[in-house]
Amino acid sequence: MSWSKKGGGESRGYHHGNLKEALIRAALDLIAKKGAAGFTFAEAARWAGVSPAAPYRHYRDRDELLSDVARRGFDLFQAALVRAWDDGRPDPATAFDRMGKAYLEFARNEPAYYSAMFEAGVPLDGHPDLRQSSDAAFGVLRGATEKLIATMPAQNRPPVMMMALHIWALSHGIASLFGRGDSARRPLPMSAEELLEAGTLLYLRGLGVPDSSKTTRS
Amino acid sequence: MSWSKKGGGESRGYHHGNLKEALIRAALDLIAKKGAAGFTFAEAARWAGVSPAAPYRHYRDRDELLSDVARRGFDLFQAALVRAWDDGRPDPATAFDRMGKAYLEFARNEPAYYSAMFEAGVPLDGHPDLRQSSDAAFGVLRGATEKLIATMPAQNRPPVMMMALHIWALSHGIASLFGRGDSARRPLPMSAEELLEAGTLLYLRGLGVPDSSKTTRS
DNA sequence: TGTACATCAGTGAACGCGCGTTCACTGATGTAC
DNA sequence: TGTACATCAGTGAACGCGCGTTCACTGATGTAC
Repeated sequence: MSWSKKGGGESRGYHHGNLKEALIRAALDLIAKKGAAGFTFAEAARWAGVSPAAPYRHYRDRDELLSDVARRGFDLFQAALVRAWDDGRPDPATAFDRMGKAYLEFARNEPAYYSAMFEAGVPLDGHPDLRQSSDAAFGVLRGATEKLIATMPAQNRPPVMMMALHIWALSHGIASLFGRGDSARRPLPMSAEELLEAGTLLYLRGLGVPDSSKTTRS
Repeated sequence: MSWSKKGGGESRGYHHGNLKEALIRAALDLIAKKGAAGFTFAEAARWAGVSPAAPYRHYRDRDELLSDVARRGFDLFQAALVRAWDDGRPDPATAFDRMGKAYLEFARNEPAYYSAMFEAGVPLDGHPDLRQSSDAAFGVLRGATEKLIATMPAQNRPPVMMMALHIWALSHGIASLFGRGDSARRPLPMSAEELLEAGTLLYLRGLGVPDSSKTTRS
């Protein structure tokens, strides 16, 4: 019966003990259920089992909570991309492809985070740490692009930034339009993953990259 | 002093005369100002200079109004794409490029419509006319893609649908991430238009299309 | 080890507000004859 | 052309509701000595 104060998650005292995390989770659940629009400070408090005044101890207002959700989302997103990229192993082309799949996987498995990050209209200005997390996530994509470009023949290498933005836009476009369980989803002749893979492959071929995936993978 | 009943827009009688259009405009203004989330039925009524009960004569609820905005957006969008495509004149490659610019132009000039169409979470299911308008707009892109593919060498022509989806996703991705006046906009090394044009060009080159734009245009 | 005290993180009651929605109503418009 | 009547498209008052926010408060925790 020794309840550790912050351990089990079943602490039932006067103090919640982990309210900040609970509010984040509540926000995610509510966003997933009703969209980023239909999520209120009061309901998050209720969902966390706490009085409506309690959240004010941790966040100034609803927007600050939402922005914190977005920031954490970018951090998780970055971690997922880093993990998928895996420092370009076994080769940049394979790793790049894997990173693209991780992008879509994140959007699909974490629609609430994705929504807070890209669709909730949280302004990057005025939230320096949010911008930093966002930039860091994009930085992973940019770094990977740089490594991939380095494997290309030295003549006609494209600008890193341009290529990274192209890949990002294509991934985001596919994720937004087709990649989620929304009712807005449209029927597709192929999966979002296949669509992104084929698109990237064609784009790379346009850059003069020989099709390497056929030789390095079965 | 002959006020035509529906003409001037200054009809001040008991009947508004054009409330439906006024509500649409109000919704667009409010969406532009505060995002699709922060737009209420009551405020639209107030903005249109009418009692809060009046909108119920035209729309069942807020969602139906929003969905109508989205539908009209898709219709305008379709018209803009048709106009830009111009039946593939003077040649499909040039017209295709022009259509891409029209895509971004629409997203930039009509952010409220674009938001209602793609970000407000209006479900396509249960709104058959909305879906129809949406499909019609995509149909323009699909048709143009088909014509463009027809100019390619008969061997290794890509599937029309796949290519149309790639172009759509790239356009939408660029428009969402960089193409608008939002505060969420990020600094870019090139304009959204240039980014889309370059991306499309590289993609087409990957498909084996020779660079035609250099020869047909200055 | 115990006690006093400061601080932290919650309570719960209260408030004003705007929204969504309903209701009986009424002024304006259209139409039959 | 005028009159009676049906219908349309609005009014405005009212309601219940949930949200955001404040306030004095209080139980729990941490710390100085």
